[in-house]
Amino acid sequence: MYPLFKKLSTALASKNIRPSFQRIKVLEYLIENPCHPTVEQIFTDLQSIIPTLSKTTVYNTLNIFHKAGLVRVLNIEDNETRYDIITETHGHFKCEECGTISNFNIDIDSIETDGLSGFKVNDRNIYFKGVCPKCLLNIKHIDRKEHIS
Amino acid sequence: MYPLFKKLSTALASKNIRPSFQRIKVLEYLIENPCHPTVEQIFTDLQSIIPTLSKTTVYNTLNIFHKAGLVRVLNIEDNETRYDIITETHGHFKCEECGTISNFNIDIDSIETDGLSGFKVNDRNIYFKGVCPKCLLNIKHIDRKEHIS
DNA sequence: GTTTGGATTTGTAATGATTACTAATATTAA
DNA sequence: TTAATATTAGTAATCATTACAAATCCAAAC
Repeated sequence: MYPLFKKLSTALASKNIRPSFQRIKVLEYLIENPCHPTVEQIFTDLQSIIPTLSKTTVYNTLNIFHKAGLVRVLNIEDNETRYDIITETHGHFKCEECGTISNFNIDIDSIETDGLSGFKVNDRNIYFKGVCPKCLLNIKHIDRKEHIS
Repeated sequence: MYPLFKKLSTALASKNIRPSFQRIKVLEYLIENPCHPTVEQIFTDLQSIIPTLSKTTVYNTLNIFHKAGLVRVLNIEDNETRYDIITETHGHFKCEECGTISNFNIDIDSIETDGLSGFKVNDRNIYFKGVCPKCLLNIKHIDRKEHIS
């Protein structure tokens, strides 16, 4: 039994989630791939390890993890829900050109808000959209070429 | 011709959107209903004014408005995209009990971020989740009742 | 070790939001 | 008025997600 496996198993148990093989593998995947994967990505990649895996199981597992506060659900864009292991609070940036989602640091708790007195806040999400440096470079190149021709 | 109609018409024209009757009515609806409606709500309510209205038209119109920067798309929860007329930047709070989405003031531009140098930011979104004061009251009542019984 | 009951997983069918597509309609310019 | 173009309507298709039921697994009791 690998030490990581054991560690993840107890982590799940401490949240009252029975540590089945599938659940541990999904958790492991999320930790090793903090790139905000979709259900499709998780399912496809884990199929090589668990050939009998069902997509329903991935959905079920992620919903359980979400309820237990283990993962954050990202709904930046429609029709692609993404999942993120909850570590420290950070913001998400989605590049509108290449679609990549990257993290940035932000002290969410320090944000001053007006109009939330009496509200119980459980979850704070921040996401920005725009163009990442890589794509900005490409766009500039294209612009220059178009200018020359 | 009502003055508002004329005003909305020129507003659309200034964004290079041809001011059809349907588009003006959708815009008018969004302005009069800043309650983050879903496509379903917009469609149902406008049907009484435009009986021949198609849901596809509502989708098309909202997508056009979005591209023109007239509306903000809210994807707080999966499977319910909501639309919000863009006025000033504000945060959104979704009550996990009753589902209501309310606004709160926030100076998004003043937020300090680390890790976004070189990024071109076009859109900033903040949403919190939790329980609104109304539902907090109800939950407390239920708790008390359960405690007594 | 076997049995039993409950939890988990699987796979298929259903749901529901969104998009694709095409014919009909409306609008603009000539 | 006519022709060209944009918009709308309506249906069919797509795709992510959920519902459901049967199969499987697992842990505790015997």
